[in-house]
Amino acid sequence: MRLSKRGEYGLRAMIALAEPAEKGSAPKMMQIKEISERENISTKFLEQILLALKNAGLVHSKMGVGGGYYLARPAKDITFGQIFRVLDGPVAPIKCVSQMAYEPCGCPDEATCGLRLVMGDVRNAISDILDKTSLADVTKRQAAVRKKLGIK
Amino acid sequence: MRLSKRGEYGLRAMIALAEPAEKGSAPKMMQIKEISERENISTKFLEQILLALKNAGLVHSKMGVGGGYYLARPAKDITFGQIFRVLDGPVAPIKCVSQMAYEPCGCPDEATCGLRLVMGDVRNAISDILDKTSLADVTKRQAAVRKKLGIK
DNA sequence: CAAAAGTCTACTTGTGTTATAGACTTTATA
DNA sequence: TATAAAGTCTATAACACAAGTAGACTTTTG
Repeated sequence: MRLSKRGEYGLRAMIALAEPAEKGSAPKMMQIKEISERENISTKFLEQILLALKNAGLVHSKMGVGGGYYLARPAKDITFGQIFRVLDGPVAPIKCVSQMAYEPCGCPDEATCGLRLVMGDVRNAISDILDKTSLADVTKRQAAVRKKLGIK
Repeated sequence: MRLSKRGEYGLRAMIALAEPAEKGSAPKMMQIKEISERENISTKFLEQILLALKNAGLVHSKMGVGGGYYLARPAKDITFGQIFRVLDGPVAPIKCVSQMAYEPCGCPDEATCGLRLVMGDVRNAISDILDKTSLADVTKRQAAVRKKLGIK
């Protein structure tokens, strides 16, 4: 049940873009290099990932001197599920329980397939979290943890 | 978040072994071929999978004429989590939230890492299901569904 | 026009998944 | 006790995919 590096880096980048955006409400712009250095990600690889997120409409960008990336919408309106699906595809562990990319899995009878029953539960549990957690939710949680640990 | 074919086939096979075992309490023995034909799995591939499950102590086998595989314990004492981990490894989407195979993931501060917070929730949600669902639970659910659909 | 930034496509490289092959061991039973 | 039916074990092939690298191109600012 692994998250790919692509997905990991993309989520980290989006969190980075969301983090300081909560203070001022102006969307914060960051450059690829800035993110890649901070998160220790190959610049070239991150480039592709950000491009995919851009083409999916989750971030916008500005070209040229002083350019960079910024969230396309307020952090509270972007969920982990949206980001994940762009970078790693469907959430479901097996195609026959996927909402976004259903395909029959070849069992004799789907309705009574034991594996399908359980994997359906798993899919729902995962998407329950991913689709209900926004970038804003996470920056809030981060702030709460920091406070609890004594500001920092 | 994909379940591998290896994991899929292994889980299907275990469910097959558990299914009729509920009637009589004698553990049902099935041959590789029997399972592979019923579930449409390459016999040779399934062989390896069953062997792994055997070495992990989840099934026992009998060699020679009239041999086959059977569950090592009652179906209620074998969980999806146990089977999954043998065949597909840790449940956690990212190493730094794994209970069974922890490794640092390289973020500057684990305690306040936003990705880790969310993926920790995901891990818990998955293992909550997988570790609390036994093979017996599933055969029961299957029976309930069948009844609801008009016996069959 | 030069430099700084993002865009786009292709390629490489390594690793893992999904098998397939074949020789070997154990057991029942004719 | 030979034979056939079963599981055991290890190697390797074929392929796909992930992860990363490269480089040429476009846009924007000063």
